[in-house]
Amino acid sequence: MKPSIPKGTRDFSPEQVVKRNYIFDTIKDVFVKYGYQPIETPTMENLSTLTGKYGEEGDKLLFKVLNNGDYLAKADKEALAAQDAQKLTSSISKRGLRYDLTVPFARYVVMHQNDITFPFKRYQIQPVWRADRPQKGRYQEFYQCDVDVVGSDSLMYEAELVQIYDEVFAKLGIKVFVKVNNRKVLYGMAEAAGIADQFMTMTIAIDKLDKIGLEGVRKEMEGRGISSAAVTQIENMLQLKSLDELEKAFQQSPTGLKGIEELRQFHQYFDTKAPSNRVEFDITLARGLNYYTGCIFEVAVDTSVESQKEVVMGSIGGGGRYDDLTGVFGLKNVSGVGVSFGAARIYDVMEELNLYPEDSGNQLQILFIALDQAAHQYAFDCLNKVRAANINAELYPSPAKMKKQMKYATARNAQYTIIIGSNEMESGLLSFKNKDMRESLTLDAIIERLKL
RNA sequence: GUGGUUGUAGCUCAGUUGGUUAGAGCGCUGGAUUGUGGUUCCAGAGGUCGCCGGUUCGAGACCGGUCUUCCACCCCA
Repeated sequence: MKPSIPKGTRDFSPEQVVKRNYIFDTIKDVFVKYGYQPIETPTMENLSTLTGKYGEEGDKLLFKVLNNGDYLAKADKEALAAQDAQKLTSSISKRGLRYDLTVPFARYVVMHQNDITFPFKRYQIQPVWRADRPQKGRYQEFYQCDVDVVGSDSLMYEAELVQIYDEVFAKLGIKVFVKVNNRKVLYGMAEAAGIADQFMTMTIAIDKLDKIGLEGVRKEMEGRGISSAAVTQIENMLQLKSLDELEKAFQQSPTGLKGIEELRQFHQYFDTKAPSNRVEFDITLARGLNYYTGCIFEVAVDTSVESQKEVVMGSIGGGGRYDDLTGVFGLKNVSGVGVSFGAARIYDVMEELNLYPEDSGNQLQILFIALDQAAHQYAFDCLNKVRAANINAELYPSPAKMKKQMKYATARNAQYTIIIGSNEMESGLLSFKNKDMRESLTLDAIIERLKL
C-alpha cells in the first residue's frame, strides 16, 4: 500500500522540530518568568464540553470521535432512518478532539476550582484540531501557545500580557505591531449608531476591514440589514484616532465610555515601560470570537520595518478579556484574560526572515570515523569518553570507505570529525578536523577544546 | 460546507493535436584515485504516470467519480 497522512496534517522532520522547539522554548521561558504555570488537558474532550462554545460554524469544524464497540446498536434509529446526520451524531459519538485551548482551560478551572488559588496564571502549549478546509498556513492539526490568567479583572494583566508579547517577539527577533482595542468600544459604536442588536454583524464586518476595505465593510453591513444612516455613523467613528474624540461620540453609550476607561487604565499600567515594538490603539480591530468582552489584542508582523516589508502573513497572535468563560460550566463571576501565539505562522515568518540562530539545536559535535575494525573498537572507546564529557558524538557504524563516512558527516552537519586508523592508535594523536582545519590532538585535548 | 485548482522517479520538473520500450537535472547505489568532506569520469538501480471506472484499435494526455494540494468564500491560528 501507499503510505499517506490525513489532509491538513504534516510530518515534522528533525530540523523542523528543532526550530519549532526553539520557538516554544523562547515563549515558555518568558511565560515562566512572568509567573505562569504549565497545564495540559486531554486530546479528547466530551463533546458536551465543546459543542455550542464556538458558534454554529465552530460546531461544524469539530472533529468527532466515533464511539467504540457496536455503536450502531445504540444509534438513534429514528435519526438513522431519517438520514439526519446532526441528530444521529450525539447517539454514536460522545467525544471530540479539542478545538482550542481556552474552552478546555475553562473546563479545567471549573473542575479544579477547589485546588487552585486565584488569580490562576497558566500557560499551555498543545496541538488542536479543526475540520477546516486546509490552505497554506492553515492546517487541520496545529499547535497553540496560550497564556491566560483567570480570577481577576485587573487591567494590570492586560498590560502584563502585552509585555509578554513584546518580550517574546523581541527575543525571537521579529518586529511586530500589537493592535489593542476593547470590545466595549465596539459595542459603544453599535450603541451610538442605534444598532446595538446588530453588534455581532457589525463586528464581523469591521473585522474584515484589512481585507475588503471601507467600501467592502459598508456593503457587508448594508447587505446584512444595517441601515445606511447607521453605517455612515459607524464609518465616521472608524476614522477617529484618539480616545478623547471617541469619548465625545460615546456620550449616549455607557458601555462605550467604560471601554474607553478600560483602555486608559491599560495604558497607565503599560506605559510604565517602553516597549520594543509598536503597541497602538486600533479601533478597527474587531476579532470575531464571540466570548471576548473587554480588551482585545492582535499581533501582526510590522511591515513598516525595512527588513520585513515583504512579509505577507495574517495575524501571528491574538487574545483578549472574557468575563464569563466559566459561566457555562457553572462557575460564575470568574473573569479571565489571555493571549495566544500562532506557532506555525511564527515559524514561517522566522524561516522567511532567516532569524533562527546558527546553533538552535543540539547538533552533532563529533563524528568518529574508523578506518578498520581495530580502529572501530578503539573509536568506540573514545566515543564513551567524549560522551562522558557531555559532548554530542557518534561513531559511523562500520569502518566503511572514507568518502562514504565523510558524506555522512556532511549530511548530519557534524561540527567536527575525528579520523582514527592505525597511525592514530599508535601515537594517540587523533586527526581532528572540519572543512576548514585539520589538527592532530590527543582525545583529552579535544575534549578540553570542546568543553569550552 | 460552496466554487475553482493541482497530482509524472526520493526532490524539482519536461512529455507536441491521443500512437511503439515515459525523459532531464539533482539525489541515491556501485566502480575509477587502496588515509582526509562539495570536484571529475564510468556504470547502475528506481515510475501501478494519485486512485477507480469509462471512451478508443490504442490513454500520462480525453470524460466521470474519488483522494490530495493550493486558491477564493466562510471562518480563523
